[in-house]
Amino acid sequence: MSNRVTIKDIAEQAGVSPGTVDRVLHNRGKVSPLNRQKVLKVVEELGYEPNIIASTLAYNRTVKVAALLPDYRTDPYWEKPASGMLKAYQAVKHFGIELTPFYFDLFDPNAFLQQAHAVLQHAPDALLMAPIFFKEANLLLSECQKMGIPVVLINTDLEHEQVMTYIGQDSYQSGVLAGKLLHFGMKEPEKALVLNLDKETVNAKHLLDKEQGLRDYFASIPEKGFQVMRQDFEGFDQAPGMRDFMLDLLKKNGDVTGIFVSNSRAYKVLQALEGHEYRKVKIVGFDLLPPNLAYLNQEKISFLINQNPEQQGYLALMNIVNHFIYKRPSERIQHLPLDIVVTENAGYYLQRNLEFQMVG
Amino acid sequence: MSNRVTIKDIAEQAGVSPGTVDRVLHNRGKVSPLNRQKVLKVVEELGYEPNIIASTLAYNRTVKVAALLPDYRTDPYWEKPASGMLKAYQAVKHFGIELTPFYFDLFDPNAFLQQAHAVLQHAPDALLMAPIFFKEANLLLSECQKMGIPVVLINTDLEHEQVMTYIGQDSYQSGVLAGKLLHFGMKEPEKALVLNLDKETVNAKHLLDKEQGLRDYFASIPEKGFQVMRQDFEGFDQAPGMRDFMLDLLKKNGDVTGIFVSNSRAYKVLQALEGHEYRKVKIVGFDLLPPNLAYLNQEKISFLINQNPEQQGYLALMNIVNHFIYKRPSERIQHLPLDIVVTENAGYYLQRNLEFQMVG
DNA sequence: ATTTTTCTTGTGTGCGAACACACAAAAATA
DNA sequence: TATTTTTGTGTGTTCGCACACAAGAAAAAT
Repeated sequence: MSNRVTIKDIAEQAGVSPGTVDRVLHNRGKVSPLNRQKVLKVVEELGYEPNIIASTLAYNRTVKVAALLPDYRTDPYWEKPASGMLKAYQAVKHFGIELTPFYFDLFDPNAFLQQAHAVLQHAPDALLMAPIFFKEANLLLSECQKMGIPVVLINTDLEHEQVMTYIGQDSYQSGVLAGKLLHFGMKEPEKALVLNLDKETVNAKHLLDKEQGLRDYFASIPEKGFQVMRQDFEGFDQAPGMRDFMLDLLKKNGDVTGIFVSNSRAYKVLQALEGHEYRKVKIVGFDLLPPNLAYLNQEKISFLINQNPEQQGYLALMNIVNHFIYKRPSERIQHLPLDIVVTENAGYYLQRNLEFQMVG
Repeated sequence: MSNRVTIKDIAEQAGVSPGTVDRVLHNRGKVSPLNRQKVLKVVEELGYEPNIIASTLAYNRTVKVAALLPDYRTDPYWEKPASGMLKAYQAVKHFGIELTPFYFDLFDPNAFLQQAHAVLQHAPDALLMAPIFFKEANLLLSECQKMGIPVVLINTDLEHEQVMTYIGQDSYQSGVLAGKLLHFGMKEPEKALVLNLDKETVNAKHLLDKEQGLRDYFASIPEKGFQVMRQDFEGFDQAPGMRDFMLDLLKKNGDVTGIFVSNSRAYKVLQALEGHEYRKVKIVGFDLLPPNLAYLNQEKISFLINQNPEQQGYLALMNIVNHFIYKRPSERIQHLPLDIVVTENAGYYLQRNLEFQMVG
């Protein structure tokens, strides 16, 4: 292993036993000040760095990680964070990581609570979660605090002591970006619509931030005279209702020429309008779901903003590994890039190979 | 380590010794057909997966990796691949990877040759290279072939048997994307300029591909009547010459409203024009170098296309690790995403944390 | 002065896999 | 039949580190 410095080397150089070196390095047991001094000096001189491989092997312990995510059968978006997480797991399982996923219905707070109990039952060493339901997630966080379980959040951040890391997008900035992208497509003094297709969840804050970002973007170019309006609609799951809502919306607001769909459901807008006569509007949405991509390729969606959902799941688990295996602190907030996706560059974001990425 | 299956487990189950299991798993030594059978059956049943950690430790070997890259003091772009590579190295050095970088002057084929000799002298197990000079790079590749050294290329692909993997952008597609981006900014029937600020290197093919991509994009919307022209200029390093060239170019081609700078030197165009009166044109360029970003923020550059240079260096080394440590085949061509960067999302591409990414 | 306690240190074992070595039994040769 | 050679197998050591244990030396208590 070439010039790699080992504990044994240090022991020899310092004239002590490997055991003593070990005690110094780990600050455990009693070591005489003199020997501690000698060891530290040699460590410094030789530039010793512990061999993580050997260390991991010798620790011979298991880190139990629980993941609490929405079931992607209730919403296609959630397939991506789950898949990223599983890829990360493949990469690190040899490090003694054990991952147990718990899935819940995206629209059912009780399902969340039920799975939260299962998580606690499982007594994990760390938790990876998407805190869809504000109140319920906070309950779980408090339990984690009692049990000393660090938590990594994805998708939505919560203010709680027990949260080690948040990984996700910067909602406000994504709204700003959406403003810029709509601006490209709109003619000058017209109106932009922020369309929230969501049920009441913790996302409410998200959506407000996005809206604010978009409004601030247009406010930064007041000379162009853009206007912004907002609409919320929860019934996006029923095709007829959605269709009527959209047709009515477009008819009543003839000056709206750009729509910003504030989550991954832009395709719902276009599915609703499929087969109907309607005025052409620019649409900016989120996430590379297959139906979104199909409409992007048909130029019915102008831009999609990719918030790297797969990377979110991936990095979430990697941060846990980083904490437990490498014992390195994690950044509290990790915003992922907001990729601007058009037909011409969509392919690369789909086949991006996470297989190669891991902890340092 | 919970339910992890070890060689010992298999040996017991199959009623043989660990040594025999080892021989079966590695196809080495002699094993009776009967025992081989028994072992394979148990391996299958228990779903044995070797512990990479223990394996790596036991191998106790060193993989010498040489890297042959342009010296970033001769061109700022090359700082990024080098930095990505070094980050990957930090992540994998514990796996017994030894990295020795060799840098050469981007504009001097002899410097390349000289360092190529140094590389061969060093007798590495693998080579990571940016084949800037076509002929010289091919010579080196042939030497590598003789010595059985697999090569990973970044930035530019070459057709050669010894090339294990190419990691970089899809030049043609980046041209197509540039076309689309210029189109956003230009008024309809005007002229786009492809500007090549490069000296003669292996990049020639690159530049042609990019140009072709852009031309094909505009050809795909013939009804809009765009025209495309090209200019090459090697003297971009001398400020006065560059200035005269640009002023002259803009004066003589009044119908040019969009410029596509085909490499990372878009900032050279704007530096040359700094302090001079000139007609406003839309500019699309490559790469998030500090001066490019400054002009992007001033809205003097409309879009930058990020070709993930840091990721290139990172993945290149990771592919080598994948080959030697994990013994998994690598994809021959790995195109990285073409990120569309505007002021509103530039930040995220700069602080992107590779620290967390590694081999699986 | 002797016992007990505390401090300090070295030795030894295990983690899981890779590989060298020794030594049977079987086959080939004499 | 005796002896070499080949085949097949188990045992033992190593990688670098973590941690348990024992044991000698010094300090404190009796």
